Amino acid sequence: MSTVYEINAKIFKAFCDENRLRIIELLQGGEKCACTLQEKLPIGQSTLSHHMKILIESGVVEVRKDKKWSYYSLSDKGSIAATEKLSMLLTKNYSDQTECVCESEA
Amino acid sequence: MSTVYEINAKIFKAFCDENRLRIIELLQGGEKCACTLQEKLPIGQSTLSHHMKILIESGVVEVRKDKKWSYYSLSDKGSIAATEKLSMLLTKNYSDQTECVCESEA
DNA sequence: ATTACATATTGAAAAAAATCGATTTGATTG
DNA sequence: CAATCAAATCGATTTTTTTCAATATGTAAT
Repeated sequence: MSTVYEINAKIFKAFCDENRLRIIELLQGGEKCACTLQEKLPIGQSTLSHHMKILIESGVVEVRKDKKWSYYSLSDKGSIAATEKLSMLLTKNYSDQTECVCESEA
Repeated sequence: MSTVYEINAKIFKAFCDENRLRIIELLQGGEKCACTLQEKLPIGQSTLSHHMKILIESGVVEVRKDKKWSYYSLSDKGSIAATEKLSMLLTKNYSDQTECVCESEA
């Protein structure tokens, strides 16, 4: 079983590794194959593959396979979803106006 | 020395832990003191303190100290900054239209 | 079918992060 | 100024994540 917190934390994990941020930045310029990403990053092949998996599972990156190669690109849908999710998370809603218990002890 | 990738990864790390997401959600309803957060979370005092430090350093949470207590709240400025940063990161800009090298080998 | 190459998976090691209990700091009260 | 209480820091442990080398898988070319 997964809580909504676990699910969302997993999505945001896409953005909390230095190398994944580099990858995303490279994808801003359009679709890139693994070998192009590889040569611009200071990591091994299996590590890149691991990061791509995390990015794809978070929904912000899509993969297209053609012949021997994998082409990665930013997903509009996933990108919007992640941004909206963060925006919602950080939006105040005042549904819970609970006062601090410690106030009364002051 | 810190790269922009390290700096941004640190900011987004605020959102990739389950308990920090819970804390942020609690703060949506307005300012909360540490003791209120404490009683709603399945973590110890020192762990909460650790998470609050990370949230504050990422800029999305502010702290106000009064008497013995610390009151935490979402920072409008920091929230907007983080959301904008993510939005920018996921926006295509096509400044780099590099073709894949492997294309030519096909 | 064998070879070659791109990517994924596996298993292990290293690094980073989360957690806790104990202690310290800092402010408040008696 | 001693006692109290909230929050921060410290030190150690556990858990998670990152990384790599080796191997497996899947596709294409000979």
